[in-house]
Amino acid sequence: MNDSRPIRAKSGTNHEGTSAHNRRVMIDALRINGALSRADLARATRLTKQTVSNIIEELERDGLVSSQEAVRKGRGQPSTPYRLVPEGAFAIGLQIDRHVTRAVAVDLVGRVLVRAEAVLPPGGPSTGTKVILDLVASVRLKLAGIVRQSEKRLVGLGVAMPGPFGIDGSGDDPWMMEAWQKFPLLDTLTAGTGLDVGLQNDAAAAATAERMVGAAHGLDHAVCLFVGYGIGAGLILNGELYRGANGNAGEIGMALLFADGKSTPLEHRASLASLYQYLSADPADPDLHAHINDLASGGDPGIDTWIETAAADLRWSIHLIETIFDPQTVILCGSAPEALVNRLIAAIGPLLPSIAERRGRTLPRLQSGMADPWSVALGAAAGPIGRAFDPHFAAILKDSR
Amino acid sequence: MNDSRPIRAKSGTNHEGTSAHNRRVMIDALRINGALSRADLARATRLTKQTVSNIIEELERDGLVSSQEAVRKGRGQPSTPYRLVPEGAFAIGLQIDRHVTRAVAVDLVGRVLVRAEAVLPPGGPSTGTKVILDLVASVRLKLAGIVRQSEKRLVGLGVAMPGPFGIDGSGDDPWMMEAWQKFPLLDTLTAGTGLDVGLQNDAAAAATAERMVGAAHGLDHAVCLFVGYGIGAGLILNGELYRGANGNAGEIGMALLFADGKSTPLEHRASLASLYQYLSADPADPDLHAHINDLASGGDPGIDTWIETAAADLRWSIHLIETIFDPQTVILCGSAPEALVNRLIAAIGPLLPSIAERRGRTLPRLQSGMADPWSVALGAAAGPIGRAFDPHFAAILKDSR
DNA sequence: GTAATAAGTCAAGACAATTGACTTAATAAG
DNA sequence: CTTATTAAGTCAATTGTCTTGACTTATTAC
Repeated sequence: MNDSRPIRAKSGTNHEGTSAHNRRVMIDALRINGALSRADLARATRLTKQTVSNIIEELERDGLVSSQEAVRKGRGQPSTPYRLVPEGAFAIGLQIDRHVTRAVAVDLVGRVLVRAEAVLPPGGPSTGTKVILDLVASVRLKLAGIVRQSEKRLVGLGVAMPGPFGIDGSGDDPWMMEAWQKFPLLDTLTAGTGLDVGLQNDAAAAATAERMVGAAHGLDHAVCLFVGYGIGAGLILNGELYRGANGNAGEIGMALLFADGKSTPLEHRASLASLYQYLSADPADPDLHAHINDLASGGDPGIDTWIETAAADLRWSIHLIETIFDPQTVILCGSAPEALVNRLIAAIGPLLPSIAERRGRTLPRLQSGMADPWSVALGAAAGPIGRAFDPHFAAILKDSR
Repeated sequence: MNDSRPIRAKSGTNHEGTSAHNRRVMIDALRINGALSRADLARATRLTKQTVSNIIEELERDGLVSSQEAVRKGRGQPSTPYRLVPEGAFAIGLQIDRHVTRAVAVDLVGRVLVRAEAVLPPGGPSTGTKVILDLVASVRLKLAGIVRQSEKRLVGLGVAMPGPFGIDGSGDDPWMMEAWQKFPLLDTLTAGTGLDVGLQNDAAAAATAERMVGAAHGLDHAVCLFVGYGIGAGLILNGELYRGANGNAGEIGMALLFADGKSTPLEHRASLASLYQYLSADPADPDLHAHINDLASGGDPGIDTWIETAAADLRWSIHLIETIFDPQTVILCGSAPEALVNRLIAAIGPLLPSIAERRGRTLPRLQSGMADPWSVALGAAAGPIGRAFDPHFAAILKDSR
């Protein structure tokens, strides 16, 4: 036992873990169901009325919930519904992309209160760090101008950027983010902002956003297929974002497809990068987004071939996701122009047969999610909010924080 | 609020949830690390010495742990290590396959104490139910002959059979298990045995077995690629088996591959079923397993082509699994003859490039797991043991049971 | 031989959920 | 209009579980 081999074990828990969990469960219930009375909460969470009363009182004191007007419904004393107070907490979300960086301030219910973006100069972290820190600072300042005491209610800074993380570069992408991926970003941002900083890849951030305010709201098993400059999948499994052993789960852009005797990564076939190449467009062109939106909505025949090819690959990807994950639904989202996403969804149907074809489905197999340049930053911000307020296993354990 | 819409919420927890979790954490720590002293456990779980002492005392009273001889190690009072008592709990595992059914009795540490198998007559549940119930009864009887009071320590019956569950049959497999998949098996077995019954597909059971006593022992992120009559993946994510929304996660046999302009399910290319067809063999032949083992170990050229094709598909499947799940390792296991699994592993290498190629890996990307006809039944039994003793989120909540 | 170190126990205390009786406020029934 | 019934919510005491800090025991290092 003196053999220095570290002992591995899960952490235990105690009263505080219990209490923290029950607080989170209340907040989660209000987020999913809207306003609920204490009696409703007691029934739904299987806690006693008294326990719920105590917790709600505490949450109200902390400014996280507030009572609404009493509701009469049949016999008995009218109930007093409680709702989440949007101003109860805020988080900053930061998206680092190839040419731009975006930052948002988001409140407890997922509303975006402040948005700001900046051009990211070439040169990676050496020049970009200052831009990013300035952008975050400006968003915090604007937020403070809108809401009193916002800084006290700031639970963290969430960062989203393309993955994968921790891999030696494949080096075949001229717009690769390798310099950023290797940079000690978390430490730098923690030091530069004083906030609790978390990192996700952009597909994961999109999924986090969909879970907080989008098509995955209240779902425990959903996969978001994210079409951006690259392509990735954000995995909501058992009600939580799944990260894998190294934070790279869902990086399906690097999945190899075999066709015509050669192998191609999926993201060379179905991603904005592939479209840019197909169109011989300059990814750094600021008007490109609008231009592609026009092309896609105008029914330009030049883009149709690409849409057909990409849709075929996406159709197969969805089939594979359904087969592997058995989710409640698949959500197609992206930082691609909305018209393009809509064209893709139209071109994907009908879906391939899979185990997802079951009687008694209530959700469609494929749904469209957000296709908004700001959704990744929103999802980045949703990360710290979820960490702070959503019920999850790790939050109960003693070593959580 | 009167609108009958059910309120959805996670369940709260209380003292008993805390206590139950901490007990499970102790057992888990002893399972992963071997014998540990109370002080070791306190450090590893971040609980106090006193708490650990109380829990260990209770576990010892319950016959789940026992003390070993004191160990001197440097200054200070010698420590008393505690270990799991194998006879502390038992579970019955039942595998229902196409032609046979197997049942085992397994103890707390995953040792198989009793095994029994029976031929499953054609006709599905109408004739098979009695065979199964008799088999389970005989295993329980034999176990009771070996261990006193075994019935009191029986935590449940785990069942494993090919999936997917709840799907209207594709009907293209002459050996399909559709009649079993539609049969109210859980209710029948619960009524017929009086035990707590759980169900997994066979790949999930294989993964559960690997996690308890095999290559995934102590790992939190591992995927078992299971080659049997069909092919499936058992997913260990965040330390737990992932089931998906409908219990069908990992059923990759139905994944469609596109090649030469047509689509084929993976299990028509890399599974024993495909090999049987390739060899024009009768799946019901009881000597087939040994025969194929001979073919594979003898280097029969007739089987080489199939191995090459299957290995290529498995190589790609592993690549895809690594890309999607970012696991610590992938484990190839199966109910296929061991020589065949070894040939396949040899033919799979070298692996395709993926994000799993990272510096500082300690585990191999691909490992071989159990290739034993009994491993699925063992995994089936490991299900109830895990449910009863492993730490997991659901076990903390008030509605767990 | 004595100090230092580590394992483990004892008894009191703190924390958070539970229990059961009670209060309040509404509707339904006579 | 009065009374019974129902449901929301509170009060005060209790319970279960972990924590705290002092203490005991057993061993090695100096």
